[in-house]
Amino acid sequence: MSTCIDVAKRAGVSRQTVSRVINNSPNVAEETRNRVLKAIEELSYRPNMLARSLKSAKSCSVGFVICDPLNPFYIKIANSLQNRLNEYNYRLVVLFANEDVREEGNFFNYMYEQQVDIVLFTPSEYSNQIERLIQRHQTPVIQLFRKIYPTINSIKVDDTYGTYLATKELLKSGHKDILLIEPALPFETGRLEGFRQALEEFGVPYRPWMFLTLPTNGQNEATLSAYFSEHKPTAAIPVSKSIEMQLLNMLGENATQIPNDVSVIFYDDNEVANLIKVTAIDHDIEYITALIVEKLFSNLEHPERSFHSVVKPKLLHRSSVLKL
Amino acid sequence: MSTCIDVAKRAGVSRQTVSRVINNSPNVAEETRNRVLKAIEELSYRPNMLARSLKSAKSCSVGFVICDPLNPFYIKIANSLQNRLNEYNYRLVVLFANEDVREEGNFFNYMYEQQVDIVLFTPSEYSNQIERLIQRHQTPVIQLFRKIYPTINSIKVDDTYGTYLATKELLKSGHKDILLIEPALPFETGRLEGFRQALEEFGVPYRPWMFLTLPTNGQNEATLSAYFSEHKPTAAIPVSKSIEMQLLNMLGENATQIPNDVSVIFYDDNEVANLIKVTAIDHDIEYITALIVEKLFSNLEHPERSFHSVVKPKLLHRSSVLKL
DNA sequence: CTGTTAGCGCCTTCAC
DNA sequence: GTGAAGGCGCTAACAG
Repeated sequence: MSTCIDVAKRAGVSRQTVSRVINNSPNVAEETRNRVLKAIEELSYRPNMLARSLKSAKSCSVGFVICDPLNPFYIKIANSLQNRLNEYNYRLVVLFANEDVREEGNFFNYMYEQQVDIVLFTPSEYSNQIERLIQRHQTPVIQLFRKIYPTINSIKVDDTYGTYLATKELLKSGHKDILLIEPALPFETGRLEGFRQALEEFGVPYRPWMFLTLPTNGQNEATLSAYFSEHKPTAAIPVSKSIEMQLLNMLGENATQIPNDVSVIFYDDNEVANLIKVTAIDHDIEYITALIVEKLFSNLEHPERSFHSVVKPKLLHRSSVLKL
Repeated sequence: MSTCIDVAKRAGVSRQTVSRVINNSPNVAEETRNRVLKAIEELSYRPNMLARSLKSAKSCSVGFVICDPLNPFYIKIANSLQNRLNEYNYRLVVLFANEDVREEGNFFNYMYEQQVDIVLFTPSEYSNQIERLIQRHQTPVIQLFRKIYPTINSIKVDDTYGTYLATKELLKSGHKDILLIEPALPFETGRLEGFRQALEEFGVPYRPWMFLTLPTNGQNEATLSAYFSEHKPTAAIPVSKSIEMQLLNMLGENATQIPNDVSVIFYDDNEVANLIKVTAIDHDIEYITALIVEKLFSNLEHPERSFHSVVKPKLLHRSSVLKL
């Protein structure tokens, strides 16, 4: 790997001049600049970012810890975020935590070592170890989609409103026995709140069985099947890709038709929702990532200004039914 | 951010001793080591990896350029790879190229700047720009799942064999009019070869319409619908998540049942295949990533040894049919 | 406009 | 066992 000294020698200038050229400093004679550029080209020189970051104490990179890589929503966010950040010459470093706090902690340490300028993360659960870690370092941190740490800046989707929308849609169709199914995550999502709001608005009483939480890992088809037999809901709102798939599997095995027998609204639109034509709560990925980027840079400039942004989801209506 | 000097001062030693402690050098008195560890703890000191990598000229990081982030196969690979590499104290830097060669080139430059020790990538198409880029740098590169550059080390799945397996399965059920549908990518996958091999073995003549390629971006439901009307295949092997979904959408709109009207085998098992209970070609993620990690480290040690590994896929049999 | 000096945080080498 | 010197590749600050 050639260095700026190699380039300097070849172009017959000092390395400072090389530095000026690669940083587009205006104070370089056109002729000198061309000589340097030629040398750079010939040696296929690339500046060593480690050295540059070491010197400047900023790495122009953003860390992003994703709780669940198999949920395409987060991947779409990461992808769009990366595209946007690249335009600013910033890089996104993506890490998969798989809902494991210990892994999350390791990643934080890793990012501090790598001197990322700012950390985005979807916390998996509250951990005062991680909270202390964040407090002790002055690297800014933004929690995304889950507001678990009260003192840490956050950007999230209004899940209370999302569930409210979905529930209202089902109530409007005359359903009264609706089941909300969430993964059992160790924090409040606010979805139950929106669910109950909608019920109340329609004068439908809330009964405890209407809210079911399922273990995040493992197959819950049997549980679901028993639950449906017992409580006979006419509609369901499964939350998270994994639960959606398990619910469909179970309904399929029981030869139940959607929405003929059980109406379903997905919380998170995806290709399966599109395939079987079910209505879903939809998130505007591009709008969300634009907001994240905006907040991210303003946070770098003004670390003292705290924020807790909330984005409203939409209902994506689908009517027809697919029968396979 | 505290540095090794801060720790040294606090522990009353030289920074060299601090360095020895964080690198587990045996030549440190137990008492000194404890004093240093205490200072590290108190300052929540983390070594600056930029400085360390700059000095040692290795970053202990592996770059991974993913062609298609929305294909869960690649995400599963990335996730498993990251877990394995972390055990060796290596990091995986994931980049999403979205089948864009220009993006790919940018990422290569980025990785050279970041001094990653080795690059894994799923090339999107042949580009002599990228080939030259790779040749001019001495960072090892491994192409994954697509062997596009003949001279570059590769690890891939035997797609010829995979299609052979899938086709044979359909032929065994008596199908003679089988359609293989691939995304139109600018390189040979070898799938057609396996398809024809199987046909030949069963004495079924190959007809050109049996191989269809579709544009990678955009909806092809109309094309597919017209194609099915014209050629009336009784079975299909869609390749890639996107084509699978489009095919199902089309079949659903035409109220076709699988496998009653059209038998389908997915190339790549995923949750949708599981949901609608179709047979699929399955890849052993853990086996593949173990192989990648093994080859990766042996490549770092012996850059001169070239290799082209091939992993055999399996057929995952599913029998029942889901009717939604 | 260009070159020199000094230092970012760490580690290798060689003294003591 | 421990410390001092020097340098990895780059750039800010100051000379000229």
